[in-house]
Amino acid sequence: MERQTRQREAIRAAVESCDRPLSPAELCEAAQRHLPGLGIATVYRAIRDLVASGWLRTVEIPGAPARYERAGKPHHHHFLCRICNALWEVSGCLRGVDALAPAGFVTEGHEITLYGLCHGCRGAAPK
Amino acid sequence: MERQTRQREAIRAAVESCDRPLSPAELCEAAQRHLPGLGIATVYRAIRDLVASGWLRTVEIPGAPARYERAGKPHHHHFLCRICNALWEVSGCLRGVDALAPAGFVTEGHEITLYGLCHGCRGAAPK
DNA sequence: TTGACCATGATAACGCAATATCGTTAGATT
DNA sequence: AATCTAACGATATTGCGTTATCATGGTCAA
Repeated sequence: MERQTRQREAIRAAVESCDRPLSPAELCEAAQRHLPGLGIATVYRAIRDLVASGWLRTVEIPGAPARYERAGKPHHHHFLCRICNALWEVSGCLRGVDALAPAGFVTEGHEITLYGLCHGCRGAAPK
Repeated sequence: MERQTRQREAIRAAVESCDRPLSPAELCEAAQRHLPGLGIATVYRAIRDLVASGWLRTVEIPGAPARYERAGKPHHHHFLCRICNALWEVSGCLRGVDALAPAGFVTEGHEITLYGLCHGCRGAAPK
């Protein structure tokens, strides 16, 4: 049985008030703004339970730790900023993605990740 | 200066004779078929040097260690089999991928990864 | 209010990929 | 052939994300 605690409430609130997927460390930092002292282990435990209950969704990205976003959103993809490492939401998808698979393969899902500079880092970007 | 050794030759040959990107462990295993006793550290060293020289390319995938493929191939993507964990090459791409980014973002590249069952695992698949 | 017990925070431990160390082997150069 | 030294193999070490441990504190049902 899951108890209602200030910590878990702060973590859920942080997820809902943010429009992009957060890493465990980012989520901890965000929740700490409302609840200083919150430990990283508590964040990991909450993530585990919230994913198991279907409230949170894991977003895997190449070459970086997983991020987490509210489950139940419509199908979409993500944009990883190479400067600030924030993962942004990208609405929509493309037709025919799953059909790229070779003949005889069974496609069960796909992931599209864009790389580049987010709006905020666009100006102060090296190169 | 780089010396020509049987080890590096076996590693390069393993890359060229395989039509899909290999992880360091897979690459070690493949090269060991022609050169038993080859150590994993040697494989990592060769990968580092071959990537630095532009001969090899790193393929990052979500939730799995990086794979490596011959550099210089035309733009393409990959398919990860959830059973055997092999990463397969997928030829071609889709128009408009980079344009998915939100307004004000600068897209520098993208990665598309398909998930499912490869040809060999299609039959013996659970579920 | 009490008490059972789940959650917390600090930190140690883990798993795994990747790198560093070090004595030895073997290309390359003379 | 002698020499130099990059590369090798075995293995220890690192780095980092995540999980386990455990004493303490907070929650909630009775």
